[in-house]
Amino acid sequence: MSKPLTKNQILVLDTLKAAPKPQTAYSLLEQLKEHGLKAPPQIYRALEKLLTLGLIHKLESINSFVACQHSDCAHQIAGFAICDGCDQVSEIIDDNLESQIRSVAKTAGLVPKKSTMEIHGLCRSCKGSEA
Amino acid sequence: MSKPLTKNQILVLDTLKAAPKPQTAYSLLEQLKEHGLKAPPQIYRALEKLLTLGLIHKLESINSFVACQHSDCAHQIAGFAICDGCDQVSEIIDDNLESQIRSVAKTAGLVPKKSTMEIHGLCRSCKGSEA
DNA sequence: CCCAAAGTGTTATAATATAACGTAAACAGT
DNA sequence: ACTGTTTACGTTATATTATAACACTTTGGG
Repeated sequence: MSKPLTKNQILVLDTLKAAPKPQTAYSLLEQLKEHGLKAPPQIYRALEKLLTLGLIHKLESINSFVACQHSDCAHQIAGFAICDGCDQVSEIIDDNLESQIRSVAKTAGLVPKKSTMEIHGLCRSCKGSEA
Repeated sequence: MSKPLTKNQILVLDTLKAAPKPQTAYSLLEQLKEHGLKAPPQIYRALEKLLTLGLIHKLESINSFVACQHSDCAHQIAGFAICDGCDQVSEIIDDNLESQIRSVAKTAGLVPKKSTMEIHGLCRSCKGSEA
């Protein structure tokens, strides 16, 4: 019995799903002004909710948000490969990643709750077209 | 033959080394006002340089900076375990982490350049004293 | 029906980061 | 030493990202 998303949450989620690359809160706001949204908190609230639902992810290293690329990955642990050339992002689910995270956490004596892994570089296409 | 650090770079680095937990740029500025620093760019410039030298790390998920905990961090690849209770951070060098990152990057077809892994949770001490 | 929880719209402001300008110091090559 | 180049400096102003606070509305359970 999960509650349906609200209008603003749907607007934000749909915009992220349709976007070819990560969006900042303010770029979302810009796009959603035609739908009546006017102020940052409206965006940030929707984003926060979508994050807790696991429907989107925040890329901390670029202050941007992406729709989850896996239908229901609410609690999976993902890595993100970010191309600095074209901003394309791949969300990678790797079986070893979770155990890797547990290993690092254990070394530090930390009970892990939330984690991010973000890899920056150049995708094949951008690598090929370097100056 | 590495160039010596400049005055501002040393001030920022020393402050980070002495700090018990990650510092934001503005908290560094606050502390360094007594040494004559006055404006954000002075801090951000020093931070940027120290980052490229591998002497400090940025924790993207909390917009904060820490001194590298390993004498000569040629290790551009580290994992960070961050306690949300007391803000203590452990920098973990794990041999598997680099190969893990390469693996994720390869899956995405990305040539990796820079990466971050940040794990949030509670350290033993904070876990024990939960309400 | 009533209450509590969650969401809304709004204004204002906090926190983080960079642009742009002119000057000065460091340094390599002649 | 002189030049040009690179790097750093100090400064003012501004851009970008994110939240506080308030009053109101919607939602859904008991």
